[in-house]
Amino acid sequence: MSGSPTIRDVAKRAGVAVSTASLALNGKPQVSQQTRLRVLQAAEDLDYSPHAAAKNLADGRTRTIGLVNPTTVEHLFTSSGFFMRLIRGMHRAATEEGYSVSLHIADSEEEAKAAIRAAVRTRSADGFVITNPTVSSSYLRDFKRHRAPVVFIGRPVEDAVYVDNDNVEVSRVGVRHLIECGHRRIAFLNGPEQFTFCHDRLLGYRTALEEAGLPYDQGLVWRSEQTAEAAYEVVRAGLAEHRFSALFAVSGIQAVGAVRAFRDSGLAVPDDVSVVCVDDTELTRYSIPPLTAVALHENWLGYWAVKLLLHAIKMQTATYPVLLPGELVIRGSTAPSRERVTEVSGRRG
Amino acid sequence: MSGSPTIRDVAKRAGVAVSTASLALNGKPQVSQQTRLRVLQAAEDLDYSPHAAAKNLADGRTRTIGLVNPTTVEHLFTSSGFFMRLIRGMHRAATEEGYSVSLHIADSEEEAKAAIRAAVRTRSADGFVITNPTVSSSYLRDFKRHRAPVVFIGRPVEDAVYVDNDNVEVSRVGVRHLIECGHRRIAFLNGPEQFTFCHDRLLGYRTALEEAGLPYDQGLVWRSEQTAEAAYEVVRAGLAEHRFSALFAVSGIQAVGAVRAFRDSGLAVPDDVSVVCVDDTELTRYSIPPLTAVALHENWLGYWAVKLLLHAIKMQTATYPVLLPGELVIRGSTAPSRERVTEVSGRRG
DNA sequence: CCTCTTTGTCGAAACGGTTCGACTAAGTCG
DNA sequence: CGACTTAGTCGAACCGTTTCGACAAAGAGG
Repeated sequence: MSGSPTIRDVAKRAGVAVSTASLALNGKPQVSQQTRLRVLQAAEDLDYSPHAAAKNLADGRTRTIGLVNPTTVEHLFTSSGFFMRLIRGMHRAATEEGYSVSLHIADSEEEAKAAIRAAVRTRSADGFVITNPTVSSSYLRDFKRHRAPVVFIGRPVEDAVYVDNDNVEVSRVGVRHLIECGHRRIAFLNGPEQFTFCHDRLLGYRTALEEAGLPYDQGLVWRSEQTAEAAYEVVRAGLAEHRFSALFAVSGIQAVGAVRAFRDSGLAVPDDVSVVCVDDTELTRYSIPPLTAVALHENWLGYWAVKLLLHAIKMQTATYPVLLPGELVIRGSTAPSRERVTEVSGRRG
Repeated sequence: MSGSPTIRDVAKRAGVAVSTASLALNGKPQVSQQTRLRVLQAAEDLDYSPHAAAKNLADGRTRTIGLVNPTTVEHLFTSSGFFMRLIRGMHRAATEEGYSVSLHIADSEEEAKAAIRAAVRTRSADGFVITNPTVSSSYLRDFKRHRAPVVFIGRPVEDAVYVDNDNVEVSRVGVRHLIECGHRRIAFLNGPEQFTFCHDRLLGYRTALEEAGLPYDQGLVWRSEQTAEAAYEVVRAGLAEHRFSALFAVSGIQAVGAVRAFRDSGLAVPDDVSVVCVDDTELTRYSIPPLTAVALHENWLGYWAVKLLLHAIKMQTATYPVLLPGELVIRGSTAPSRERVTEVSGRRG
């Protein structure tokens, strides 16, 4: 009488058994065209929609995926739009297949594990996407035990299905641009080593140098936390001890700090030193000068993570990692080297 | 045998009926201390946790709240950390009371309504938080029909429970700071009028002027989309026609455009013109000069939205709007007016 | 000592779906 | 025409919990 209509109401109105109504509503083949139509019409008339929890209970599928976000890279998630773009991509992939996304945010590793554990045990999601897999090992156990598929965003230290930017390529492309501008002594501003993306980007830097026949100088590889202030200090220190005409930074916020360090040292960007960084955000786009950057497509990261996850959920089988390319966006922080201008052939696309 | 333990397993192991086990596990008073302990111990032994969907089906509570985000203010949500901060606050409030958050993102008004409708009808959330209530009326109907409590983030055009920044106060505080710096002709760079926050901030601007006995000059109130480029154009145009020594912008990104316009017109910030904006983000903090801003606390917006929502869910009763104060953060874009320095008494907190 | 409450426990009936095995009425085949 | 498949439908069981009404035992009041 009062509440929403149930499948029983629909069945009654269509003059069929409940089971038949269920079959018809779910498009199962064994119902005759005629009954199917009657049932569908009845459902329409009653403005019926199935109760999510009841479905879940009956067939064991929650049609929900959990996004687990241990917020270890504070800056990345709270400041830039990274997270939002990720989420939008995830959400799109999920809705495409009738799934919804639920959140599990945690401020510490412990909290994240507790959240995951709870979610897995109450069977409130069919699978999980986990960002920031700095310490992935401990997670995996719980998932395996409960047969919950997992996809990581960002390459985890150990074997697991994941989606990530092709970080080697990302920095390779950026550094190559600098080389093509004629720079020969290129500093590399890295982030904390425990992140695989930092490791990979360093590799891309070395690769680019190697390909160009340039020497790899340990002294030009610096490391700082992912903040403008930390980057500033490191670059000031580097300036005092080394000569170079360009810098590649693994994050936009670090690049901002670097640019400030140059400015405070009386060096103009790009006239005296060129800068390329990863991530083309408002922060880098509207800094002065606008920074040439390798843009990442986080929405696609999220999208593919969910696609992979859903595949795993349905097929009960593991899948392969997916690597996404970055895209060089040439803005105002790079210029031909003044020291020695060689062929400059950067594709301005 | 195979699956996770159910409450039946727990009951059996504790030697009680299923119903008693349920009572004990949920801390209901009518179980004896002794049985309660036996049940709890059994649950512990079996590593039991209740099946979320089953609970939901039985008692009708999903213990989930839906976050609906019609992404109409593109910039706000995809670029700044706004959304992430909001989410973290929401998540915190939700987990505090054993709730989880599920996402419903939409790229258009229509899509958002469809998403909401589906969520409401499948009874997959106990209530909803809706951001960007530009066109709220159409939403409300669906919710009311299904008795789903809703809290808006941002003041909607029509009556409803909501949480918002105290936008009048936000700009009042910022403008007052400029006035205290001695500025008498202060331009106001507004956003699209259909947003209530723009309306309210303009009001705050007028209030501040009035309180200081300064005239309100229509010609100094400009309007642009929420992008740096749009702001740039509007400010260039304004510069050509009006004299002023300070500007208040309703968003950080617009302020960035304005600063650029000043620079390109040969005006130094803050020496020639002071700038204050709303929202103290990386973008404004690391621009040159760092912008004096009124910081908003989006995490608290999210937090209180959920608190209010949960209150409404539990008490079955409507609640009152909550307004959050902003906080003036003095950075490098404001300086005493050169024209006529009056008492400068800004609280540098 | 008998009745009336209180306390603790229990079985059974929801909640709203899906799925499985059984059944009937048509075809199909030889 | 009888035996065998097949298509379509149905009733019942099940998913894992909560909740309600019944009930026995114990304690209180007269």
